[in-house]
Amino acid sequence: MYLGSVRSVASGWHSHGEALEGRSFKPSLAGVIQSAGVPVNYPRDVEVFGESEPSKCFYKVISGAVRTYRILVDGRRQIGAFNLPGDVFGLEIGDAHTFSAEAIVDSRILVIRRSTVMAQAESNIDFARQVWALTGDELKQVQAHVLLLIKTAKERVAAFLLEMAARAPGDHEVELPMSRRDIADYLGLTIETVSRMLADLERKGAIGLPNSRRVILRNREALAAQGG
Amino acid sequence: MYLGSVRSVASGWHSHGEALEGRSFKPSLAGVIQSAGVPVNYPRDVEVFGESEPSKCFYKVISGAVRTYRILVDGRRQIGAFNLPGDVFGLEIGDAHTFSAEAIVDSRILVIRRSTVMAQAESNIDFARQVWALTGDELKQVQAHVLLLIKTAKERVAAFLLEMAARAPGDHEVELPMSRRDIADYLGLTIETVSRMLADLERKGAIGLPNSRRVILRNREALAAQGG
DNA sequence: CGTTTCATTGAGTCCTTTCAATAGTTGTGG
DNA sequence: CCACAACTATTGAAAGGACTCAATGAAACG
Repeated sequence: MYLGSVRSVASGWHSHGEALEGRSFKPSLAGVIQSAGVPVNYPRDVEVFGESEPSKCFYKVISGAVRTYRILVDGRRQIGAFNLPGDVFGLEIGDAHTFSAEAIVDSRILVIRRSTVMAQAESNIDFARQVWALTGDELKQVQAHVLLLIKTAKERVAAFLLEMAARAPGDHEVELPMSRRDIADYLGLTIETVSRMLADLERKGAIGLPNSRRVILRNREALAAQGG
Repeated sequence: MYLGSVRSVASGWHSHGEALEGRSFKPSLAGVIQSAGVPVNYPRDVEVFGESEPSKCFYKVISGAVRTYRILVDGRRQIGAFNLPGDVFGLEIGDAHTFSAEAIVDSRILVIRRSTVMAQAESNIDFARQVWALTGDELKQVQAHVLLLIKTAKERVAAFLLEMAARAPGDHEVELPMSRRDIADYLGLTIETVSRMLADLERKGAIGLPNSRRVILRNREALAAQGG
């Protein structure tokens, strides 16, 4: 496993966490992640962890983007999630990862030792509850993914854009970090279909496509109304 | 909410649980569910709880089968899971249910007060861990569902049958408690397509269909090889 | 035993994929 | 800085798959 340029000194992060805000004996999960996490740079397309590897760490995206995925027996790739800044990923209940994870673009990721958090959860029930809530968030996200996959191609692409827009900083414009192949493997479509649906949505005035990675949301209602 | 014929006396269940097996001060989750749960009968098609209702209880199937589902804005119904004997469902992290639940056939369901379990989890970290693991099991199940939905119609039906067979008592024969509509809404297909794929699989000798609810698995390999 | 619901089957349509070609982008080395 | 190579995205045409509409058959219910 290539770790990119590891920086074991959590430089510049102490001041951001909640750990130093008077909660030293009952630290919040977010505080521990910030203070006990080590920021690591992962270049584009570099693996963060592999499926069925022992789950020694979990991760929080500082900047960039990460895809979690599985390769199926027939060679297809299923992307389970796109992780954007602020997202936690790789938190397993069992001892092994159930997905692989790769940086989509050059990314900075906080790496947290699982044992550090689990030890804290042993003695602090509120802390344990927050860890449980993280799993719950992931569950909701996967359930939303299921909802995507029962829709038509146009609906999937439209819903995908709305999902990305909701998570992106800007409100009516999105910079997609991932390729058409990534989007296709997330939506269970081919890249050609994704491309065509985007072109259709642009033709209908629902979106603008200044370039292939940038999307301007011109008409959210049209998108929400399943791209029709 | 119709509760079926409520039996507030947990008749006959005390002897089955782990609660009386010498763990009274560190009870297991399974033990508490058995001893603190109240068995309730839910007739066919009766609602167990509704989406966005306050989540006061969760449930464990004793006998029968339960579907959890959502109705989408366009009227479509998405079935999130089929819960069979032994399955726990309705356990939420937040205060409201995110799905509705209905008995598929006359069912007997153990109803457990959420507060009972949460109180126990407050003081017993191992217990809390078991509750977390339940959410983790559900997460894995939904991720498996995502994998189903990116496949072709024949693959979905074949994988569905294998999933049901793996959870059913008998090894090469399954009694499906749910209708074709339920299966279709679970797989994101139409009932006609489900029916056709089943007929195809029977024609190819992968399965037998003595009647519409009973499936004999004749060739698991053919099913695993995406029904083809 | 009739009525109602559920499941199957058929024919045609529409949608998505596949295969193929073109266009655009990025990055590299001359 | 340009030219070329490699990759990524778009577009077109044809084939295949799933859906819709419609009719028939089977099972469950009163």
